[in-house]
Amino acid sequence: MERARAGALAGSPVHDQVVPAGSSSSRVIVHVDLDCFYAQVEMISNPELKGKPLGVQQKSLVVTCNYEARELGVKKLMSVRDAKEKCPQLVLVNGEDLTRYREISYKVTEMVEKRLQPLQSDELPALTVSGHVYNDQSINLHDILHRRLLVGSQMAAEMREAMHDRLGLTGCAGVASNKLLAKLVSGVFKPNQQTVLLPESSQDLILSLKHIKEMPGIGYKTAKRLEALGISSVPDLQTFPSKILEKELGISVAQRIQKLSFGEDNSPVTPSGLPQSFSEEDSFKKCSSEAEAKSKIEELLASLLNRVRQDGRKPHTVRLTIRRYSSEKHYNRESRQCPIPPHMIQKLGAGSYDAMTPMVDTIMKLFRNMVNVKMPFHLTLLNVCFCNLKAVNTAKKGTIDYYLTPSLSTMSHPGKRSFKMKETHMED
DNA sequence: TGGGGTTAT
DNA sequence: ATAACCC
Repeated sequence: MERARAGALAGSPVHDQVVPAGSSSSRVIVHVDLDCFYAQVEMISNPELKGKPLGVQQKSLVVTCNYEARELGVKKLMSVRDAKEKCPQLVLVNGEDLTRYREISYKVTEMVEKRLQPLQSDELPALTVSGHVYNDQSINLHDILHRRLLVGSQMAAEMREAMHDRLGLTGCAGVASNKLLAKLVSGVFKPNQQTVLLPESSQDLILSLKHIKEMPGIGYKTAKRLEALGISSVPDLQTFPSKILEKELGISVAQRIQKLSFGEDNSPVTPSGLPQSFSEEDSFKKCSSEAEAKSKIEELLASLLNRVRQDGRKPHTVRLTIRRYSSEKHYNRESRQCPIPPHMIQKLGAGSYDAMTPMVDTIMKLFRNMVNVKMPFHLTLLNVCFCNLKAVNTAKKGTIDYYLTPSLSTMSHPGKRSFKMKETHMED
């Protein structure tokens, strides 16, 4: 049996994929979702907050809240005003600085990685289920698929227990035969519980969705386009003529989401490893002068330089993103990017401020490329992003070492990263 | 409506 | 560079 996982950054799920050695026909996927992660981190930082209704605030929004607050009617992404109205006792903490969330998030990722050690044969779990079974379906121990899913439920329990013991974090888990179903079933019993889906109940699970927007992979835009076609429920999507759907959405999206509507999803668990980009952003009511923009960019850049220095890799591209004020447009962001000049890349690691001034200058060029500063403008967001991260070039190009260093010889294919999988054999 | 992040085109 | 998705 072979296991791989996808890493967790703030708010992201942890996946653990269990596949039979040398086969890909049947998988067991464990999806772990932390409960209101930011609120949990805040309660760890300040234990006095435990037991009280707590909301995490960014600007005028309560982005998430603990379960005490939810019981009193507070919802994720509710405005501070509505939340206070619903729940006057609500305690709010500011969550705009993500540093502590990132720190704990990295610990989770590290932990999951360490837990990928092969299971020893003397610690094989007993063949019983851990947690809930979706629909209370009865287990058939003669069914090989059932047996393998039970092993998955044991692994999920073990991961959740380790996360609680070592980091004090609680979360839900779902165990199923693919990522879609594992994610959907993880939310059936909340908070801090886990559920396994046996294959016979797959249809019940997806038919329990009241609207296609609840299907992971169908977002705001796609849902709107589907609604225009008269598709709003899962059965609507299942029975809609494939050819017409393909013409409307393109063959790729059409085929993928129609398979999703049947609970089918063959997408692999992709190990995410280290982040591929770092960005810092701030939103505000109004920014309408170049000087104002420059000072905001300097702030964002200072934090970014620290993060990049800690990471150790060097970014080779900078991107500036803005949002212009507009009353209607839901999605409205523009960006400009450019390569970072090699002499600036070198200065990035030193911890000096040498990198600051020239970098601000190149970002301000991007700014003026997007915004005509001679005309009035009104911005509501600035984001600076470092991407195209490459490992530090320790070996000199053109030397034997360069070609003998694996991380360098593959550097020209940044999209491709390979991972060693740990392997261990288990009997069913 | 926030402060991130990824992938596909 | 944009658009869509995720939390």
